[in-house]
Amino acid sequence: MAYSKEIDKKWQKKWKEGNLYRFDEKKPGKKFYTLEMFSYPSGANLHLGHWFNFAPADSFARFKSMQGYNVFHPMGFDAFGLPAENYAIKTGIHPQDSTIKNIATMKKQLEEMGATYDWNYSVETCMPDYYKWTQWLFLQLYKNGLAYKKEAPVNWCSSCNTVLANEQVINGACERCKTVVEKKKLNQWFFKITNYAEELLEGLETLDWPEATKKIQTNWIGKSKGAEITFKTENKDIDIKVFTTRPDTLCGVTYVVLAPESELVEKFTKPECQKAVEEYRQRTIHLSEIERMSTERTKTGTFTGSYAINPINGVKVPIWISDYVLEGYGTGCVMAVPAHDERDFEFAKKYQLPMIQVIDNREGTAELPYVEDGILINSNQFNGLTVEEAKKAIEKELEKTNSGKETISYKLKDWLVSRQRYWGAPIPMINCPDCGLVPVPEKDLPVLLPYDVEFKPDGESPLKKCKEFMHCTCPKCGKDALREPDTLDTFVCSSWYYLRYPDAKNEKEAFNKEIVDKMLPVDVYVGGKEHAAMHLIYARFITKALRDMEYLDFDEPFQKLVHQGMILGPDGNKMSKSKGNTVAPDTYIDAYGSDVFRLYLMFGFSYTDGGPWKDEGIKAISKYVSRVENLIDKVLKTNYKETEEVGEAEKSLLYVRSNTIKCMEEDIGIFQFNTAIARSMELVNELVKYESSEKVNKKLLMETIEDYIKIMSPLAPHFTEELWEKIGKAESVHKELWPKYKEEDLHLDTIEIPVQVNGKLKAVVKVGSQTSPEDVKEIVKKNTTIAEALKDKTIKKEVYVPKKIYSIVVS
RNA sequence: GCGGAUGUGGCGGAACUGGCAGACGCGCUAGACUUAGGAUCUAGUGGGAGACCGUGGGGGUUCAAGUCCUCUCAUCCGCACCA
Repeated sequence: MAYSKEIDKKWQKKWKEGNLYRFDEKKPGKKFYTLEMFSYPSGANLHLGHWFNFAPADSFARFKSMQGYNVFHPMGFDAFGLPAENYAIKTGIHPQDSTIKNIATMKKQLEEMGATYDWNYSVETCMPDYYKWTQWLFLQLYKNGLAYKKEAPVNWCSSCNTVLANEQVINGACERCKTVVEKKKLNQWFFKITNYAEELLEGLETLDWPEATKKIQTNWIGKSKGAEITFKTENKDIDIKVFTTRPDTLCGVTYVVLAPESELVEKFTKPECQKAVEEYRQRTIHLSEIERMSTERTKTGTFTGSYAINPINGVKVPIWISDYVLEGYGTGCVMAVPAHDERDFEFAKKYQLPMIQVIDNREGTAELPYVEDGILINSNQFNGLTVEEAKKAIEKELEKTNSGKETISYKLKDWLVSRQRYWGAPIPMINCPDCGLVPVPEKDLPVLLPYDVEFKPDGESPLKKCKEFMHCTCPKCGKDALREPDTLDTFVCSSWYYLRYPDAKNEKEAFNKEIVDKMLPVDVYVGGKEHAAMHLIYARFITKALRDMEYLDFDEPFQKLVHQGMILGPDGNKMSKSKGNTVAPDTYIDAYGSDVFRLYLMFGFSYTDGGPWKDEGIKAISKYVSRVENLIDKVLKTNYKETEEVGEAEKSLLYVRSNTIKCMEEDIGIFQFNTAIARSMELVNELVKYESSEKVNKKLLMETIEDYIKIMSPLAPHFTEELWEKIGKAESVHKELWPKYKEEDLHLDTIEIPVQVNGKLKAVVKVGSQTSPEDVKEIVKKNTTIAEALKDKTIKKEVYVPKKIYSIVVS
């Protein structure tokens, strides 16, 4: 029977019956935890992106098994989140119902892929047996001072009366009703990830992650060294603290700027400036942070009417507000040095604020704004110092008067985890009128998410309108109290799921310490690079926090990280329903079978780059698969003129066989599936050639075919299983180990050395692989083309890189 | 704006640490087989008649550059409430 979907089904059934992929921690072999980022069950079907992430990663897991590891390869569902809720608002179908249905479909499809997941180790984050422990995690963070409440702005649509996610804000307006979005402050929960800023940064060095991803995290953490400087003001009680990376320019400060939303603004605004300040603050409400950070936008701002005093020279400078200062970074106030900062320069020019140059280049010809290194001028006792010297000297001087110190600032902000949404894990906290904030006792977990809730947007957290949910008794004093109505960001659910998998059924704890210490860290984590900053940094933070609470004993959750690329639509754009350029895997699976589809995904694209979908390529793989089938059928029924000799033809076959095993081993190990499959094609080409030889060494031929089936088995699990059976094997090919190649088969008697004259390839000479450099030289010189090229020339230089190249320079 | 990438034949993509650019495949061309061919098999295939020229473009380092340095152009992705 030719390979088809039917063969997939036949083997999927047998594997399931035989429990082929059941994980058993007692199995021999070193543990190997390989993990793909779990999927979000937003639509009913697995899309191409899922396939491209999961199918090759599954092949990798299978490969690791063949190498003798005891592979742990779980899969689950990140099931809470906004899309299910929005879908419910649109269709009236409850998020729980649609999510459970989607999960069932996706699970079935994952099985059709032929993946090795053991569903006994799985999580669904929206189920109480999981989110009970998400809530437990929240409580541990709270107990350890890592969860706290503070006011923070949200995107607010006054027409829909609801909080909007950033993705629901299009060009500053609500995606539904186009109302201009404003910022509204709400009291919300935060996780103190900033406590771990330094460790999250340092830990990157120990990880086998793509360099680009490490850079993204480094920039996200955004460490910068500088100084915090205190400016006294006319208002004796209130100081302004600024953070600057350039304390050396302190004498060049001509004004200070506060973020418009800063609480200090009210304290400094003089009555005559009140109106302008209020208007300006109103305008800022509508801007996104990205807009505010843009240096292209014209700077705007307004004067508060008050003045601050420069601590280094006592100069009085005006206090302004401007949206280019962000409340969330540094102290939310900056000292402006227009002569040496481009943004300040522009701002000062626009509002005709003075500029004082305090740094000059060595020639004394610097043009403003001058942001390079240089020598201090106009800075009293600091004149003549270099920038580096001045930084230290000025910090030291400020320390004397207690008005400044060296400090480190991070861009990393605490993690806002409150969501005014329904479809999420309820935050396990209670507000008691007498006792204040009281955590739900662990024995009362989970705080169940009620099913019957009005979650259509009307200005309040949906749970707030559910009386049965909200009303409870205070665990401390027993009086009536109200629950926290917000739910947790789904990133909280996904920040610890990899810890739950190995002990997924534990009813007493989130996970058993011994088990996670044994199974973790994840050896290889595969997922999209869009998670480079958020999910991956949150998960690292949670791991470190749990380590400090002694729930586990390792520092990093994911030792190696691989990002798969993205498959684009045939038009080269990101696939989207609205563009109508989506490609549905199912039609291809039906037509060609899962393995052809898997092989095409692996062969047609670089795994880390992805690229636009092309229909033609899949036919080529289908052809390849039948070519192999035809070959094996033919070999099985042909009566060959047999030989037992190992001659030239056999040596060539042995070489290709060993080379293929070696290269595929290397390539699959580093997720280079396209080149691995290319090598497998070379072996098939060689087999076809050999099989048509006059005399055939049948034993060698069959052994090579067996090796071929084995090394293809991680990549095409159903197809190879069928072939394995065809050649008469009773057991599953997936119980086989990866074959060993023979070093001596790879040894060639003669090698080819390219010869360059003046950098240009002139000839290729054949030499014995053991030929000495002196003899190679002689052979090169005897070559007629080379001799011709060297005629009447003087040799100026000769370079021989053994076994690689021979290079001659003449004049 | 900030941050991160990418750019190689007609196409998808190879090229380890600087060492014969274009592996493998698609497509194309020719031939074989066939009642037929959008099936299969065999051979060829970067460009150019050629010396030579070729990895987005310009400069550089080197015996040798897709790979290193420098400038530049184009495209894609992320930016903290999508997951």
